[in-house]
Amino acid sequence: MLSGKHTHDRDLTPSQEHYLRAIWELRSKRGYARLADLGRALEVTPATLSVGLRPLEARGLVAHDDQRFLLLTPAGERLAREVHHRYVVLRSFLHDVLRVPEATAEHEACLIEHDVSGTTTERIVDFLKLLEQDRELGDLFRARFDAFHRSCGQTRACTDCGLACLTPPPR
Amino acid sequence: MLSGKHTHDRDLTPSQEHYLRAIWELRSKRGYARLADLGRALEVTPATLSVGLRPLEARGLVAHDDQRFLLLTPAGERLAREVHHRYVVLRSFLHDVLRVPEATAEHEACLIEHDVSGTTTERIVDFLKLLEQDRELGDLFRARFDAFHRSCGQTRACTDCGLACLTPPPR
DNA sequence: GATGTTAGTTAGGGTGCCCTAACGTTAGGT
DNA sequence: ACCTAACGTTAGGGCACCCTAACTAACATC
Repeated sequence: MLSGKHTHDRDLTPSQEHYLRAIWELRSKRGYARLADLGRALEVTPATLSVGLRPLEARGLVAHDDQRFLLLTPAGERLAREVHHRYVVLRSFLHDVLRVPEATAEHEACLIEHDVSGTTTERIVDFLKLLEQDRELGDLFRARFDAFHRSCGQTRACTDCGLACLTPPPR
Repeated sequence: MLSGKHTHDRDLTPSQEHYLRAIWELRSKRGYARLADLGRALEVTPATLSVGLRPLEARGLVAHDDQRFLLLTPAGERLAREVHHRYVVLRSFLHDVLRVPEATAEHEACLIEHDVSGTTTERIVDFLKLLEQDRELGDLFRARFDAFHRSCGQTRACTDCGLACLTPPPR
């Protein structure tokens, strides 16, 4: 039924995935990434990263320069790009489709990126591509969703719109 | 940029939310919930729950019978229903719209339910309601999404469909 | 060459969340 | 009355993740 334990069934922990993505994004943007840069980007102390990157180095995903600039091995880069891909897809869906405010979308995408499977990610990609490629459907959807949101969603007042299970709990 | 730390900005931890939801669901389904029942449902040992429920009791969200049957206070039930609502909405979206297999949808909804904001949840509710109430849009969407999925999504082969940022990373 | 900044490390501490092992209490089955 | 099973608790341990404090190493600047 619930089958909990909050286990992510990837072989990297959420933080490790986050570290990989941040290294990749920093290197893409500035060309380099040192431990301190990473710390500033992730709002985490260098001490945390110094220890936290160790398993990634041990597994041959992250390495460093003679000057201690961080490097991604091919395997590390592949994983980093996967995480980044999940992040971008989620952020785009939340912001561009659901119209969640940008800051919220980015924040939640950061959290959710570690939980969604490849399958789910690809379904969302399909969804985004469909809306983009099929102008008729895309325009119709955006117009109707917009109108619907204005008439119903904003106030959360429609407690009995018809969908019993989806009715928000009473305040 | 990233602003990480994986902090959920609710005042309950993910596990605590999970416990509340499970109590509520067990009580809805069987009329009662003991600690051991909860443990079986959540796949967690009684020892974990015995300690883990303490903060919820201290905060007046969970209580127990003279027979040690677990009870939700009004405040606890309100929170439990909120978590359940997020869960149901996510599961429905993943399964009914994105067509993610049911087991996957349930598993991921369990994880994501602790990360999505109320705003995002309500946007998804709007989305689901819109598809249900607007037959024209709903039917069109389902037909096109289905066709699109068959032609493009299944193999993940469409690496250069046009959406640069959404292209899955190379294998 | 002393000074101060920046980078990275180690040591020690704390929280969340889970486990096993050992123990008491309560309720049936015979 | 006795044994067993099921329930719940405590004690002790472990992992993931973060912190502060106290170093060392490299560096520019005066």
